[in-house]
Amino acid sequence: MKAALKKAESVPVTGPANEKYQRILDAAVEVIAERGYFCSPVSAIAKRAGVADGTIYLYFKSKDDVLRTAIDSTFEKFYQQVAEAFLTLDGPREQLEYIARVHLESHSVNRSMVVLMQTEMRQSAKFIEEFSHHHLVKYIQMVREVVRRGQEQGIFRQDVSDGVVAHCMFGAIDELLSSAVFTGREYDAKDTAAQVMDVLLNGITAAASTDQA
Amino acid sequence: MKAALKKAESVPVTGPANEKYQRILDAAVEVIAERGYFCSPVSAIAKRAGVADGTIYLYFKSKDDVLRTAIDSTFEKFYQQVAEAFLTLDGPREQLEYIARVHLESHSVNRSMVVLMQTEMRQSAKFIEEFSHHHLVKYIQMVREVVRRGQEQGIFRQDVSDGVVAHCMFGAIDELLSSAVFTGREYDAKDTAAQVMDVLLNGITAAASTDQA
DNA sequence: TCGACTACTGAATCGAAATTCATTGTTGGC
DNA sequence: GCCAACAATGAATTTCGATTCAGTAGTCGA
Repeated sequence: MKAALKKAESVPVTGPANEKYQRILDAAVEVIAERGYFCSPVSAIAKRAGVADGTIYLYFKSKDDVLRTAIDSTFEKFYQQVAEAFLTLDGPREQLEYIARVHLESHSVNRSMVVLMQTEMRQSAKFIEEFSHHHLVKYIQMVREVVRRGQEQGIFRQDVSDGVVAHCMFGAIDELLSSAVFTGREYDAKDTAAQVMDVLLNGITAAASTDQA
Repeated sequence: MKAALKKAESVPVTGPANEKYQRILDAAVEVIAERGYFCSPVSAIAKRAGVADGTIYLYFKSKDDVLRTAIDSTFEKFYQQVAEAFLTLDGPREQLEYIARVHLESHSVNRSMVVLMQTEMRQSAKFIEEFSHHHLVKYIQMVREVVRRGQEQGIFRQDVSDGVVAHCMFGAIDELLSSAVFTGREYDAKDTAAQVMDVLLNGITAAASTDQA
């Protein structure tokens, strides 16, 4: 009875609320970003987090569970941020520009996480493949819908596929991010986003605007 | 003396000319594309190539030497093809379109190799990082120079950086390729390349053309 | 047919690392 | 101070896989 009272069933001690849980996640992201998933022994992650090897298994099922969790939660935050911003941004151009900026700014928010996304998410290890693919599809869908809306409103050209445009936008931004991260080059996210979107939006703007001028 | 005569110094038996050398390379590309570098035991590559595990070490220094060699030779072929084509293509627009088409067509030339490029080349394992980065830089340089020439000739806008344009183009194409490969979707390389380059070239075309119309 | 010679083989070696679990240390109630 | 209860530890276990190397088999010249 006493034991039952003590244990608050709803908040597991080794859950996300525990500070160590976060420490482990952060350490894993750092170490894996530096050395790659397969070259990062659990012992190295444990050391960085300041816990014993075995402790990691109190908080996570396995090594890949740690990676999965880290990636999932990052995407969740991204989608929430975008969804929230869309409440007050309703032009397709503005929405695309917003996504581009947030994507490019991730660099300064958490560089290690960006490295990890650029490298590990593409790996063909089965456990990564499935769920990371799912996240990318969701991102592309989001962009695609905005593009389609722009086309319906006559703001964007209708003779290029929304899917092609969405992939182009994602690919272009991701490559810029990637190259910046790997060369260690600093850049102004706002300015770079502006240039990319200038080219892209200029490329997909409906011809009508030319006539109107 | 006899021995010296027999051994033709210039053509090592276990060199690239040997048929087994190619078989091993091809098998490695296939297996690694399917399972990822770190989940591909040498024994699996050997089996696919129809040789014993140890034989691989007669032809290559190590497991990563096999991967490195495969990637290097693919890039070499690509650069040669482009260099050759540039001899007869001199407009910046046409040159960019050509690069885009070859890049997107690689899908049908050797699907496994494309998968491998998309996954393994991004890995942060040190031995891959260095040399794959070098290849990407070379690709970007090539595009960049074409863009700069276009800008000098007044064909392209000068208010966006050639670097940004080059990365956008590479990223956009690579992402389209990547998504096609991973979803298993078939597509018409020529048509897709045309759409991408239509958007991009339209986006970077010097404003002058609008006035002229 | 015999004897080098050498490509080839694949079982044995060796190290690395994921996961487990017996043990230790800490905490909160009495 | 004493005693659960339980988080945390890290050495031991166990599996896997890169690389090696002692032995096999085929070839060629005599």
